[in-house]
Amino acid sequence: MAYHKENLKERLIEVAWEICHAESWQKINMRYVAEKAGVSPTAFYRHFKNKTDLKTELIRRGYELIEESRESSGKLSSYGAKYVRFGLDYPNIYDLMFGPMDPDMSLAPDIQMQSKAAFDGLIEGLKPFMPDETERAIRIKAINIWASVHGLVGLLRSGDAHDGKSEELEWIRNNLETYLEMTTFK
Amino acid sequence: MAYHKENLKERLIEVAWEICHAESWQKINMRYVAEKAGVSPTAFYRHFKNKTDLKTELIRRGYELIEESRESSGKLSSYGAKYVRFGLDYPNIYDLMFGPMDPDMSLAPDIQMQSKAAFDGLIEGLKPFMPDETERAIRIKAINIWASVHGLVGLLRSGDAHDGKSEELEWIRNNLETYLEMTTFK
DNA sequence: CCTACAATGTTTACAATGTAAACTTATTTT
DNA sequence: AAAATAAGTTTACATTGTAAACATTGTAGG
Repeated sequence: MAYHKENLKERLIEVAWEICHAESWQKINMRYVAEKAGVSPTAFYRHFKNKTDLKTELIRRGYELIEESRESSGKLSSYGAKYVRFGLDYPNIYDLMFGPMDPDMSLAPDIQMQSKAAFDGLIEGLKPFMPDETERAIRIKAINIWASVHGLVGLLRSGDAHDGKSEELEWIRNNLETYLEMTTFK
Repeated sequence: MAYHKENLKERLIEVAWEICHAESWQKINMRYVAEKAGVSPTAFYRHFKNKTDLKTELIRRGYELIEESRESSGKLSSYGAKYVRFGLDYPNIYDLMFGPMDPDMSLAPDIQMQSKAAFDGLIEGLKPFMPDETERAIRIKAINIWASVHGLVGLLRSGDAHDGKSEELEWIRNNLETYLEMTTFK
């Protein structure tokens, strides 16, 4: 199937990932991606419907990366910590995935499924810890965890800029699981 | 001082706010703003350094709006609920304020101050409820609250799209304070 | 008051970006 | 090998941010 360049589609995705990771998703633009991949600016359109389509693919990969790094270590707090670490290690990818989306991008169906799968995974993970609770109570707890974890990523990242390096944020960063056990997961 | 148009600067801000609120911050563009304000596309540049400058002003107003709607009702959970409601009532403004920023916009100093002031307000509000705790414990609690509240906004908004209308999210939306008391503020 | 200057708007122009269309070349199929 | 298809390139155009040059209106000092 491949010819001219071997698997240009894959290459374009890698290049876009690198740009996003190293700079920001706003810097992803066709000419830049094409140049880095060594093709003409519109070769891209043989493999993707449009730019949104490419970004969607990056989001997909982001989910895969999170999920694969999540061998269930048993402790729930370590699940949360993995998420936070992903947000800190791949901040620009994280923005692309969880930041306000382009209105156009909102609806890619398999991404919704990945997101739902991640959330469902959390709920399943919670059940053993809350054997006597109702389904609703568990789901509400899951929402709270999800919210806390994602909110924390935002704070850990923006807090420095806002407050200067707050000691507490620094401490939390270095003691993620302890912090989560003290608060959300207690 | 005013002439030609009375206070065009103010008008431009209002128009941009309306566009952002009704559509999205991505839709704010000079020609559109100018058209709605009834001026030429570049009149804008007599009043703002650039587009970022305009968006920064919208963020400023967003903070003002949140803070003014926050008469201290005593209960901490209602402070959190106010924030969440702002996020739900002004989702697009909220995105502009708390979403991943344009790299250029990150540093407007008085916005950092507003953000810090809001956070400090939370810490002060917490103190009476945690009289025996250390400063650090209080600050960590504040971080947790902040994270939970902002994360919740994201979930309440995106959850519908991802899961379909989850019953629990609907319940939380309608019982914000109860939810917050059950979880973060317990 | 009138005259220069400052403030505010407009016109024109250009660079960056997304993407469509037409054209070219490589691969595959018959 | 000829025809069909897939993958790339070139050209072209629309949208958007913004600079530069020009025009107009208000204002302040003579």
